[in-house]
Amino acid sequence: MPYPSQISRETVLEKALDLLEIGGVENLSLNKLAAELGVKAPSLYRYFNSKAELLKAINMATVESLVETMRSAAVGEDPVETAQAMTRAYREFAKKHPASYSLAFGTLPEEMQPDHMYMEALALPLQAVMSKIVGHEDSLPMLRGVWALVHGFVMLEISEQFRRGGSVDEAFEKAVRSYIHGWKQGRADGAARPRSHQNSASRRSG
Amino acid sequence: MPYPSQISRETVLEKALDLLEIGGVENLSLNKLAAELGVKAPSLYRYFNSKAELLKAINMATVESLVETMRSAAVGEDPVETAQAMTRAYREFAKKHPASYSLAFGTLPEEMQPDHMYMEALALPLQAVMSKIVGHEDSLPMLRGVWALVHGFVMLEISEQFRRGGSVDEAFEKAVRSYIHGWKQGRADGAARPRSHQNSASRRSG
DNA sequence: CCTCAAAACTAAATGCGTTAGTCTTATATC
DNA sequence: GATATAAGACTAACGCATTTAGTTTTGAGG
Repeated sequence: MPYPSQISRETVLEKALDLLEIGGVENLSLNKLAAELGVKAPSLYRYFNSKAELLKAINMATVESLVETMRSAAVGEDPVETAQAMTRAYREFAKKHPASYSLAFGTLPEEMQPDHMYMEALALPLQAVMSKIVGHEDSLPMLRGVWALVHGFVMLEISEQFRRGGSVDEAFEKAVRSYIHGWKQGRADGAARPRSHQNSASRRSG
Repeated sequence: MPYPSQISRETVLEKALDLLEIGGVENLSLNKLAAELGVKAPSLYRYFNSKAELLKAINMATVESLVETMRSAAVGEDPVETAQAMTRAYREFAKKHPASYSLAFGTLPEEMQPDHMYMEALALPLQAVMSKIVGHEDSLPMLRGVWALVHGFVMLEISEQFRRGGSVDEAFEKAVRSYIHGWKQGRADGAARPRSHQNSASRRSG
């Protein structure tokens, strides 16, 4: 090997994650990142073809970490308890790594999104637990709801939208519990509700 | 008035909203925006002190529109039906204006966030309905959960995370219904669950 | 010793937001 | 009608961003 390598794909990724969590995504520039690594910005292109590719790699690492976190939280006997433990672990992860979580799961251009497999790896363990609660048939829609609930909750928390006092922890616990119990009980209902189709006002705030 | 005014605060805002919905936030540059208005970029600074201020104005307009949309959807007698109608309207709005919704409610620097009043104006009508369902006492935590559920759902939809088939519309309807019913029923429980505190693994994916 | 190629570098293009200063012109006043 | 005022546009330029192209440094192998 010629020229003693100062950086590698891994060291770049690690330092990028550090900078990301410190200053948010808008403070993660290739200049700063390179400077932190004792190198100039163009050198990073030996390891990543673009900044987008770097961010995608970061996001995949984030999803992997989150999957691992949830996996290790899925230990209980009672599936309802297990589901709560997993969602709790999910929330703790997101609050511990707010910048990288927001980056990975926020709205971002297709090219920076983790591959589908990574997202499925995230979804499947939780869906398995849903399956135990409401059966295989309903497990997908139930998964979507619980994921939405947890994701929405932590996103609102991260952007500090819960400013009106009261225990946010308890609100989270109760929300998840209510959702699960509501679904279990609701399987008896069955009757489809009417869906409104046309909404008036062609332009906003008519 | 001297020099025939080519643009105004309002025309800038309207065109910015157009560009935002067409190309997403990363395609909304002051250069392009000015060019669309037949003007050069620095001229925009007569009407907004910074791009951040422009984006904040956009976001406040978005929240206002959403508030109005939900208000006009809150018409029913049964509070549960009303809550579903409001969340349905919320979701329809977000899907109709995905870029501006994501911008306003995604993770963004404090300075671009709508003022607190706007967010409260959004929350209060929905909380009033929650209040009718579970009482004033529980209305805040219940509101937080339903907002999280709806927000998370539409954010995941916008970033196309529901790719595995099945009716997403029905999943949404059922999720909201389950959450509300679960909360109503759950008010009898009362017993607090144990909360885990220490989670192992100091660094990610240990 | 000389060649090769990996891994860094410099230089520069393009585009971004932003600031400072300048020109243009509609209106109000004499 | 001439003139002063000031609003509303303009050009020029700075600093930083990502990215490309071409060059230099440096260790290892023949």
